Amino acid sequence: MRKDDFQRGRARAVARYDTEHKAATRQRIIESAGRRFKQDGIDGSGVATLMTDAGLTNGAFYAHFQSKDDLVANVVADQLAAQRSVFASLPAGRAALEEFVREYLAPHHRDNPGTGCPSAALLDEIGRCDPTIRDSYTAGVQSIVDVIATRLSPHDPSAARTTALGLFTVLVATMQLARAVSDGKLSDEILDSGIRNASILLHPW
Amino acid sequence: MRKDDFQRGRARAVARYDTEHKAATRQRIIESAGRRFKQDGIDGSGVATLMTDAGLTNGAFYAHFQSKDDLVANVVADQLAAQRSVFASLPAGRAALEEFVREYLAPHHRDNPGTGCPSAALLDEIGRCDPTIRDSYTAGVQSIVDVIATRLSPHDPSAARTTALGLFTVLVATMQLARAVSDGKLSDEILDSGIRNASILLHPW
DNA sequence: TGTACATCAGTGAACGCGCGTTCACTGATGTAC
DNA sequence: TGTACATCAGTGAACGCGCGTTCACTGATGTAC
Repeated sequence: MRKDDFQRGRARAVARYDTEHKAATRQRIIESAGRRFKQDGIDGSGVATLMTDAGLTNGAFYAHFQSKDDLVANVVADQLAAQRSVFASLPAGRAALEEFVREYLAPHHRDNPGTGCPSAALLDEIGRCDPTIRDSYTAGVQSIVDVIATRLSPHDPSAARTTALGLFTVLVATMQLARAVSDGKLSDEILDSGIRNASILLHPW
Repeated sequence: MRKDDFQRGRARAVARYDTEHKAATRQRIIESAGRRFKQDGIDGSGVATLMTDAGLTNGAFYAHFQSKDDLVANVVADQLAAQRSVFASLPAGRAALEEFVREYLAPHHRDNPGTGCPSAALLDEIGRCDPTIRDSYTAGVQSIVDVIATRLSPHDPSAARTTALGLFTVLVATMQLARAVSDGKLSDEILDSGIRNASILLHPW
């Protein structure tokens, strides 16, 4: 067989599996890893566990990601994009945000970090990650702050960025604190205080 | 006692077996581990590294602590007690707290987590720790919130707990966020926003 | 006074284990003929 | 049509390494005499 024929044969070769199959598996890994990271931490989640969560074995990991850090960067982007779309679907104005605050600072969210806010679960750990991961977080959080600011002040969102950041930080650290304390009564008090403080920041005038 | 005093005078030569020697070594491990944990995370700091930091070898660790978790609980208590004493030494009233806020939300603190606030560095990781560690954190943060509330409202501190918690959460998550983003300009904006939001919470009326 | 000795803080090698990563292999697939 | 085959997503064992922890040992010390 001549070299030309051989190469033409390879060039015409078509993917044997359904075109979307691999992309779907990759997305499944990203989503189950998101849950695991938020529950056990990034350092606390091994690649073998992440793959078992996705219904696969450890060896397949590197067919989808260059490294664990590559996965982490993708998970962070995916998690923040999902959170952004939650904010984006909220009606404009403070009332919808106040309702969001009550859902966010609820015991159900506190007790289920795996399905909850990525920043509440991982923010300080992200601060210690490699620049690529922090770039991914930076883009995601910028986008979320922009969306919140637009909900607050559709005609001058840049003026509302301080309030948006204030709301975001009160929510995140209140949830972290409510999870860190071992006293249930204190934890409930922290959640209630967070709701009141978020409300003050949303109605400063 | 007279002998101890004499020996402390030439500690390097003779210190090895004086009565306070082991307690001092233990305290040295707790303090250097505090710095290492805040810089690299709890999961990210191995026992061998912690002991090298303290000028010792790994084997000596278990003469001072039952386990790594035992050390972590002691570090958390030590870190929060130190932070409590900072708040306790502040003059009563909001002015001193506002000055504290400016120091806390400064680039120097952001860029030096090892010598900074334990909650900003470790809060979400503490939320995933064993109950003993979370008990230690709970006692420490209760104490700090009480002290802040007393600074805010010496005659009715319980009414000021919400404001104290609001201040604490804004500070902690603002610092975490400022450290997590990889864009220096955005990070500076986050710190400035935190100062304004803390100010709103301190002057709501 | 000098010396022998019990004490014990600290040493450093080793343990089993799980980590991130690599790689030779498997086996289900869609296409070619 | 049926079948041979190239493809490649996924398997599972193995790699070196660092983890938390254990333990036999060292050697400077204060005390006894």
